[in-house]
Amino acid sequence: MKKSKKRERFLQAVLQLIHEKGFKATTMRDIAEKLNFDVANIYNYIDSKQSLLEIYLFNIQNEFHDSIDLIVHSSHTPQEKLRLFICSYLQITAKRPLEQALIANEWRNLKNPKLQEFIDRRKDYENKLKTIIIEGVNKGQFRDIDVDITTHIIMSALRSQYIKYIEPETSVNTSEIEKEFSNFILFAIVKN
Amino acid sequence: MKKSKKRERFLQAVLQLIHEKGFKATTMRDIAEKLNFDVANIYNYIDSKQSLLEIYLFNIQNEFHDSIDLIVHSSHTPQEKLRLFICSYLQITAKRPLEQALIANEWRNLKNPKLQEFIDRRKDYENKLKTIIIEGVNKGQFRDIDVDITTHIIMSALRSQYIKYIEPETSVNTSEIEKEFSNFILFAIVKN
DNA sequence: GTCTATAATTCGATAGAC
DNA sequence: GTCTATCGAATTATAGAC
Repeated sequence: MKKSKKRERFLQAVLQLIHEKGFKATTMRDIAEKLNFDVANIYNYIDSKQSLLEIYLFNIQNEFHDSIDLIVHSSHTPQEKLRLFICSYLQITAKRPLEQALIANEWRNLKNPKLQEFIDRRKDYENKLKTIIIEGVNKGQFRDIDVDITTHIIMSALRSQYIKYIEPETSVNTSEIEKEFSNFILFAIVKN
Repeated sequence: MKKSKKRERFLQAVLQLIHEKGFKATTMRDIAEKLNFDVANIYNYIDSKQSLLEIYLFNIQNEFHDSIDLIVHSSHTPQEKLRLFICSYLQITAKRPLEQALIANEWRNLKNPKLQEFIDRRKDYENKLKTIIIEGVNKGQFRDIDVDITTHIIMSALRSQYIKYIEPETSVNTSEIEKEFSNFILFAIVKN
């Protein structure tokens, strides 16, 4: 499947549609109508409806992995790593809020083996965050928190932030969200 | 639609199925197969597939509202209210994790006007939490935090906790989660 | 309450002409 | 790449006998 400007425009238009209607509720006919051509033409760009979801989800999942890998392997302190992690996560979200919405809402519509692959990769990702938190606890810089519960709280909150960038009711300030969010988490975790 | 033990068993079995497969992916045939009778019999218990989702979602949404109303109108301090709010939310989640999963994942499948009704009620609910936080900030007991962002973080994290009660990998301790979660939030928000 | 049968629609996907 | 035409399957829901 070749990469072209036209295909990129196709994918962006469909992404918007899937976000609005939901993946299962979005029909090939909906897609064709939005792009002003016939259903049969869709298959010039993609192999199947399922492949659409896979393209979006694995692309952004890879971007998140690349980002956290850099931070985990850096030489910052645990609390610096944690702040960097939060800010970079929110920056990716700000850049691609619709893909992040799919990460939050539509991944369940993947089918095996892609579904399992996605879940495994996500588990990997959470484990990377856990290593940061464990390091902070072991070095005595973080409170004696439950690592699993803490990781889950942080990831749950992060994954839902996309809505702030899609529906900017109050002309959202990106760096303001980063500051508020990371302060919230660091106050919750870091000693004193 | 009469209430009966049999109907309750029906609704519980279907709830489990919807959680596993997703609402849109769960067909009337799936439901009939699970309950060992024919598709036509389903309509002895419910009016339509849509009405199923409405039953689950509005029932548990009402339960959450009743719970927070008691707390908001109590005479506790803001931080006591916040801790009570978190614990009572998690207790309802522990009691009905599958319904809470629908609140988190399937509400988008409602259709208007029920969809709008659900969204409005949820907005109401978040505003009730906001009043608690605003009270704490105004009384100088909470840090000078952004109320919108803080509310969103807390609600996002709470809504995802159901998974801890559905997949109890590590023989989950309910009160342990309540303690860890509320400590996390209070450390993040309360001064000193 | 349970069944058989089926209506009425919608779905993803393809064949083949241009 | 775009179109017309359509296939085959799956969907929710109902009618009516037992």
